[in-house]
Amino acid sequence: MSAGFRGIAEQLRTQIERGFYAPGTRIPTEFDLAEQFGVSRETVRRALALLKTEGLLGTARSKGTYVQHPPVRLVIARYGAVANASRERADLGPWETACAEQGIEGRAVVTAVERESAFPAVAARLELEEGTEVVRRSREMWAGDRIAQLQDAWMPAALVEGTPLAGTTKVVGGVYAAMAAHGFAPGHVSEEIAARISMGTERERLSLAPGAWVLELWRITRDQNGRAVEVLRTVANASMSAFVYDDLPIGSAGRRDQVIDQR
Amino acid sequence: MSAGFRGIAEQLRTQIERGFYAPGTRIPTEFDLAEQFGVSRETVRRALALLKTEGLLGTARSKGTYVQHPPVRLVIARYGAVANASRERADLGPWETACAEQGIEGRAVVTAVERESAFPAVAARLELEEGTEVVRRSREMWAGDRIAQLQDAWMPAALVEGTPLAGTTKVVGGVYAAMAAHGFAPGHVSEEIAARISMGTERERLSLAPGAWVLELWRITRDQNGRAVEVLRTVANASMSAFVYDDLPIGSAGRRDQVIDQR
DNA sequence: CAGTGGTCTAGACCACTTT
DNA sequence: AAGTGGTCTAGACCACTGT
Repeated sequence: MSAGFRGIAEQLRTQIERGFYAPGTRIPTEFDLAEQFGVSRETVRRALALLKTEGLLGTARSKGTYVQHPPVRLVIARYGAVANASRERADLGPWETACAEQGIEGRAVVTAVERESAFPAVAARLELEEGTEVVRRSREMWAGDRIAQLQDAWMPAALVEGTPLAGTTKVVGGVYAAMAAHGFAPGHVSEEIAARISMGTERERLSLAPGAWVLELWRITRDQNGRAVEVLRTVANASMSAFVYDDLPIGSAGRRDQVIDQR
Repeated sequence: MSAGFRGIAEQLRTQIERGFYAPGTRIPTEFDLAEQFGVSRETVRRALALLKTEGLLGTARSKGTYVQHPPVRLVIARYGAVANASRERADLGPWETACAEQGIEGRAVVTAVERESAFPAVAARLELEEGTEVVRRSREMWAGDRIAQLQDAWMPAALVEGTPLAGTTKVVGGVYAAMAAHGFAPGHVSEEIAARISMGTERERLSLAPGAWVLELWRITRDQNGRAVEVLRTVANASMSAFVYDDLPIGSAGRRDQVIDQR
C-alpha cells in the first residue's frame, strides 16, 4: 500500500487533496522529501513524475515544485438555449462575451487568413476534391493568460472570394451573419469530439506538459441546401474544457429515436 | 535533437510510425536498446516510459515491450441522422448495432441494478434533494475483448418502482420505450463532455495505463414537461472513443460557443 | 535456469535562479 | 556561492515467464 514510489505518490496526492499542501504553494525539495520518506532522490522523482502527469504538480526549474491550481473548466455550449443567451454588445465576439460573463478575460485573436489547398481531412469534410483551393482562418482563443483553444476554419475559396470572410480582419457581427449576408446561410451543423495526446507545436502554444491530452472537435456547417460551407477544427486544452449540448429534442416531430446512446 | 532520453524516444517514435517496428511486434529488450543507443538502461527506460504514456508501447512483464495497435476509434452517434441509421434487428441495442457497423463485436452487460441515495452530482442533475432514493443501472459496454465504456444511469426511485426499469434484466425494446410506456416519455436531453485522468477502479476495468485519460459524458433526460427523469454518466476510454452530433439545426438566432460556467 | 521488465540506490554533473 | 530541478550512470535485487 504505502511501499514504493507509487505509495509515496499516493501519500502526497492525499496530502494535496486534503489541503495540507495548498494550490500555489511550494512542496519540500526533492532532497527533503527523500529524507522525509527515507528513500533516494530518484525514487521521490518517480513519485513526483506521476503527480505531474496527473496535473497535480508543476515544476519551475531551479525554483521548486508547486501544487497546481485546479484547472478552470470552461464549459462551452455548443447547442441549445444557453448558447443563445444574452449578448448585449455586438462588437464583442461570442468567446469574449462568454468569458466576460464568467469574469475571465477572453480574447479571440486571428493569427492567419491564408489561401491553401485542402488537405484530405478538410477536403473530405467539405466534400471537395483533394487539393481544391480553400481559405483558412486560424484563431487563438485566450482565457486569461493562457490559450484555451486553437481554431482553424476552412471555407471553399470560391465561396468567400470578395467577401469579408476572405479578409484578415475580424468579421464584425460574426462569421455566421456574414455567411448569411452572402447567400449561404447556415442550416445545420455536425460535430465530432475526440481526445488525443497533444502534439508538437500545439503543445507549446497551449502550454501543455508532455503527455497532456487535447480535445479535438470538428464541426461541419451546411447551408439550407445541405452543402458543406465551412469546416472548423478546434483543438482545446482537455483539462480546461467541457462541451455542452443543451436541450437536444428527441422523440417527436416524426423522428424516432434520434438519440442513440449506448443501450 | 537526438540527445537525451527525449531524443531516444523521438527516434523510436519515428521508427514505429514508419513501420520499422510494426504494431504487435516486440521491440528489442531494454538492455539491447541501451547498448544500441550507447546509454544506460535507466535512460532507455525513461524514453520507453514516454512512449508508454503516449500509448505507442505496452509492456508485458517478463515478456517484453510491444508496439501497441493503433486504437480503434468507436464513433458513437449521440444525435442526428447517423443515430437513425439502419437498425434492422430490434433485439440488438444501439451499442451492439453501432459496433457491428464498424465491424466490431459489441456487447452491453448489466452489472448492477441497485437502489441507493443520490450523491450530490446526481441529485443536482436530477433536481432532487441530496440523499433522495434513486435506482442505479450500471453497465459495461464491450468492444471486442475490452470494455470501452462504463455507464451508470440513475432514475428517481419513485418513478421506476414497479416497472421493468427497476429490474435487473435487460430492458427489451430499449429504456426510452419503457419510459414512454410508463408515462414519462423523453422530451429532450442535455449532454456535457469533458476529459480527465482515469482513476482507481475505472482504470483497471477499462484496462488503461496509469496517466491515461477518459472522456466523461453526463446526459440529463427530461420528459415532455421538462422534468429530469434520468441522468446517465458515461466514462469512456478516451483513445477509443469519438462522439458525434449530427445535423444539429441552427435557428435564425444563431448558435455560438459560449462559456457558461467555471469551476 | 536465463531472460525480461519493475524498482531502487548513491553519486555525479548540468543549467538556472536566488541570495 | 548555495539551492533546485533535470539528466545520467553502474550496479543491484525482485517477480515473473519460458525453456
